Amino acid sequence: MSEPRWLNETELRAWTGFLETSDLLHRMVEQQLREVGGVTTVQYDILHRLNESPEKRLCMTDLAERLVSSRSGITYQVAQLEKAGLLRREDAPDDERRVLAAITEKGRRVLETTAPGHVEAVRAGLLDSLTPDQVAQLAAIMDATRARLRDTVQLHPPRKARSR
Amino acid sequence: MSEPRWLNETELRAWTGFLETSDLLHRMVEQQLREVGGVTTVQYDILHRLNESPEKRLCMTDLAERLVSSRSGITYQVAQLEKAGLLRREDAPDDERRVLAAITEKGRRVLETTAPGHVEAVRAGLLDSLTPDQVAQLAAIMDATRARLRDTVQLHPPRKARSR
DNA sequence: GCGGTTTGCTTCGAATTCGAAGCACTGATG
DNA sequence: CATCAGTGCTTCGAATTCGAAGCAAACCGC
Repeated sequence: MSEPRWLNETELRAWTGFLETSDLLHRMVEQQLREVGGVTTVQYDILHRLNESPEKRLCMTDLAERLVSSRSGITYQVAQLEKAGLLRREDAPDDERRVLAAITEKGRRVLETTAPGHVEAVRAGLLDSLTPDQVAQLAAIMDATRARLRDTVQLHPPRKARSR
Repeated sequence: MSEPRWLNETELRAWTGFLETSDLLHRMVEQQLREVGGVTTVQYDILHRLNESPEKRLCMTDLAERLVSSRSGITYQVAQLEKAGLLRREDAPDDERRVLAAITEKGRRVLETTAPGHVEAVRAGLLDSLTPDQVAQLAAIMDATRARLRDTVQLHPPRKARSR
C-alpha cells in the first residue's frame, strides 16, 4: 500500500470550499422556500418535477428516481403534500399497483409564486458571486463530475441482490 | 414586481449540476467512510477537527461553529462517538459550564486508517474528473461563493431574538 | 458580595430520512 | 387457469437533525 497522495493547497480549497458552499447554499434556498412558499426544498422539487412532466403527474417510483430519495421517503413527502392540498394521489388506470401524484391548481400556484424568489436566491447565493466566465466554467466542471459520479455511485442497493 | 430573470441554459446547468453533484459526492464519501471506518461523515468531521486542533480537544460550541450543525446535534454525535470510544468528554478546568471533547488514541487510529481512502474517494469523485485548470477554477469559484454566503446566510437564529 | 443577565450544554419532542419487511397486483410459465 | 417470481407502494422502527426550553455556572453592575 503506497503513501496516499494528499491534497495540495488548491485541491483542498476546491474540496472544502465545495463542501461548505453546498451546505450554505442549501440552507439559503431552504430558508427562502420556507418563507415564501411554505414548502421545503424536497417538496418544491417534487412539485417542480410533476409540473414539468407532460401529464402533470408521475408515479411514485419515477419520482423517487428523478429526485434522489428512497421510495419510502417519497411516500412520506407525497403524503405531506397531499395533506397540504398541493397534489392529489390517483390510481393509475392501467396498473392497479401504481399510484400517481398529480399536481393540483393550488400546487401550481405555489410554484408560480415561489419560483421567482427561488431563482433570485440562486442568483444571489451562487451566480451573482461569479463572472460569466466562471459560471460557464462551473457548468462544465459540474457536467464532467456529474457524468462520472452517476456511473460510480450506487444509489440504492438492488432489490434482490444479484451483483454483476 | 418585474419579470424574474430566468436562468439561461448555462446558468441552469451550473445550478442543477451543482445540486446533483453535491448530493452524489456526499453519498459517495459517506459510503466510503462507513465501510472503511465505520463512521459517518459528520463523525469523521468531528474527529478531524479535534485532531487538527492544537490541544486535540475542543468544547462543544466551538465544534458546532466549525461544523455547521446545531449545538444539540453536536451533543448527540459526541455522545455517539464517546460510546464508540473515539473521544472522551472532559470538564474544562477553567469553566465549569464547558465540556471538552478530546480525541482518544482509538479515535486517532480511525482517522489514520480512514484518511487515505477518504482522500482517494475525493479524488475519484471530484478531482480526477477535472483538469488541473478546472481544479483551480473550482477553488476560485468556491472561494468567491463561500465568502459571499458566509455573510448572507444566517445559520442559527440569535438566542435572545431582537431583530434589527 | 448580590441579583439579573448571559453563556454553555443537555433534554425534549417534532420532523425527516432510510432500509427491511410486508401487502397487493402483474405477468410469465406451464 | 394456477403458480410463483417480480414490481409498486406503504408501514415500521431506527437514526439523525433541529429549535425551544431548561439548568447550571459565570459575568456584570452596583
